[in-house]
Amino acid sequence: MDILENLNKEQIEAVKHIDGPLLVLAGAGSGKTKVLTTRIAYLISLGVSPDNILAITFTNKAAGEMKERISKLVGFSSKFMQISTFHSFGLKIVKENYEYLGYDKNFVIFDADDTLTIIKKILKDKNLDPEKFNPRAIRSQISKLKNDLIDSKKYSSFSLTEFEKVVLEVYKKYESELIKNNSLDFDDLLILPIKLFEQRKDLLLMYQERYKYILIDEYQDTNEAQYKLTKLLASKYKNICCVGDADQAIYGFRGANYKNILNFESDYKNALVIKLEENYRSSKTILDAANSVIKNNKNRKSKNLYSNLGIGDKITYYRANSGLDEVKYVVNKIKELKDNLVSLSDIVILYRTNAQSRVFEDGLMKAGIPYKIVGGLNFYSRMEIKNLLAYLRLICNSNDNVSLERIINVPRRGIGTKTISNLYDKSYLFNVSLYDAIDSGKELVFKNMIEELKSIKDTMSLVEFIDLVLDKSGLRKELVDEKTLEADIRLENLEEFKSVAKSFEDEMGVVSLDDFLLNVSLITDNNDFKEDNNAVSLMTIHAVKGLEFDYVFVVGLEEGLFPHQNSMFSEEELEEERRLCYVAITRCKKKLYLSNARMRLMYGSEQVYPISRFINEIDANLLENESKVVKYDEKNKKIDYNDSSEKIDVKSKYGDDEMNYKVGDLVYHEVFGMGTITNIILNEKDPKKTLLKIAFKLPYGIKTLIYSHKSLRKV
DNA sequence: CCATAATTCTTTTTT
DNA sequence: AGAATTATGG
Repeated sequence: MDILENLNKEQIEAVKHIDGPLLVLAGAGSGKTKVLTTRIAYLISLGVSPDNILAITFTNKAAGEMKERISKLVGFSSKFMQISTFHSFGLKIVKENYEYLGYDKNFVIFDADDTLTIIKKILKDKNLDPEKFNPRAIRSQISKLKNDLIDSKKYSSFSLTEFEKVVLEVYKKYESELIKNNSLDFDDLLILPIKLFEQRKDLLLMYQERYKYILIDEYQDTNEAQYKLTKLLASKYKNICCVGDADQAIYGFRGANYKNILNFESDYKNALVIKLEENYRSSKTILDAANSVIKNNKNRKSKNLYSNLGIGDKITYYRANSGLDEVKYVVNKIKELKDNLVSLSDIVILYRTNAQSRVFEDGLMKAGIPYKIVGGLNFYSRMEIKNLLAYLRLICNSNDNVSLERIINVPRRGIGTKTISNLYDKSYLFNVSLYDAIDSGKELVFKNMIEELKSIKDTMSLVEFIDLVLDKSGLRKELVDEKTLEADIRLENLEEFKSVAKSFEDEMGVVSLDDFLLNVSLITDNNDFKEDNNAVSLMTIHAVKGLEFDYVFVVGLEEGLFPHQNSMFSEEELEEERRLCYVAITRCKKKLYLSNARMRLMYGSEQVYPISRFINEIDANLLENESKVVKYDEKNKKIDYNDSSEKIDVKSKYGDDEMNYKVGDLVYHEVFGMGTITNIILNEKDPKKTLLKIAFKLPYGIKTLIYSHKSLRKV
């Protein structure tokens, strides 16, 4: 059969094992997407109906790519197959059963911003100090609980600390607020289907019959809720194929449990396990580097990933003097590649945190090199887009208090805090939404405008309607009148949003506003709609998972940044950072560039970080060091960096016997506990007043302390 | 109520 | 450093 052409023995075995559970342990670059797509094509060639297939991927991008590849293989559109992320799939189930789940037809999805707004409001209502109880921390705790399938009722039976008691109190209110607003959060998209299936065996059976063949990608990154959902669906036919690699588990912070992959065989009796160990992506040098890093993880099953693609180029390493110097280096290298006719779309810059993208954007822009940022601060979180979306959501769902409060005075209509607080009082008194509480004043004018839009929304196309909303609301006029460059950009973004709506309409046929809104909430990346083929990609390492590039730059390899300082306290988290590094390296097909900076500007001040341990874990003979040897004078300061340890050693500089701290050292503080030194601020005049910046565990965070403080000691 | 000034975060990673 | 939130005075 020709769809099996170009597959190796193990891959073919994985494709052909149709009946019963199958676990594919697929090392990086071993062709797992190929296996998944071919497997689906194979199922169809055997006569399995496309709508009996459910394939779950990790990102929308991966889902799109898979659909495309399958269409090519089977020769017809893949739109009859359910290929999506867990969350999109969950949304589909919720949409089909909203009534039973207790929601109104026009429910909306609240994003992270919206949920944060709700949590802040709850804290305020309960007179809880947000300084003491960080709303973000509460949000992430609630999210974690939800993904562990612990609702507030269950949580109340736990023994709780003071903070957790507050979380519980907020959690209870949060649950009821979401329902009151006729809204779901992201986590509900996983939880509600589970709830549905547990309560309604008849419906579960129906879905089990519908999805007889289940494929799950990136199984190592499934959390408890996703695991449960999968298990419920697969429990009847057990035709489940999970693909994953424990070395690439990088979502532990979100509750993912890579042990799901280790437990597969005990979860599914008679499971077949197939290992894919030949890497078809990277040169031997790159693979050796990846292996030499990952082997430092103690909690790991060793495996034997190999490549037959030849030695390839050495890995280039550059230690810059500053963050800007690092940018300059990377930009110059990219220019060189471009001159050698390398397509920009084959180049990616990878970083640990989104905040790092900015300097690279700047540098590329100045150099006139086109680039695109994948993920990050996304399109939909821009103010003008959020405002427009809030209008659209309120039009669909008048219970949405969050959206109403956001836009009732945007543009300015002279409706202020007092009016809103009156509305809240009224809404509590009569137990109605803010919207329904409106009955007079300027706010009634607003309400009438929304009512008018409501009544005509179904008489025209999506794009026409959005245009109308922009006009009637005054959003467009406000920006046009502003006549600033910034306002022009915002207007452009609104146009861009319209074209997103247009392509959505074109792709899906006629769609309702409700449908559009639900789908928009799950799109995190505008690039899903726009392919830019001649641009360097910039993204976090988390975002690059599953992708590959010829030329890969991994930047910011410094202790404290990568591995991130928040991860340096626990062995577990540190190992996750190392897996992240493994993922970064294994994206590369041809040439890998690693870099860092001796010093960089962060939070508006200079930070000095030592070389990342991951660099030191790579076999030195795989690296080609392009760092400049630096010995220079600047403002009477002699800096000698040509030192292998490169740690600032205060003792050697000042001959102070008591002081012997280095960046990266672990210290113990009587109040804050264990911490890591992230920066040493030397006091030239009075060495006794040298300050240490130390990262302590939350809730303490980064503290600046005088080194000689009596409660501080080295460990 | 709103414009401006002052202050206080922000940075881990995401569907 | 820059954004975002809050305080102040008109």
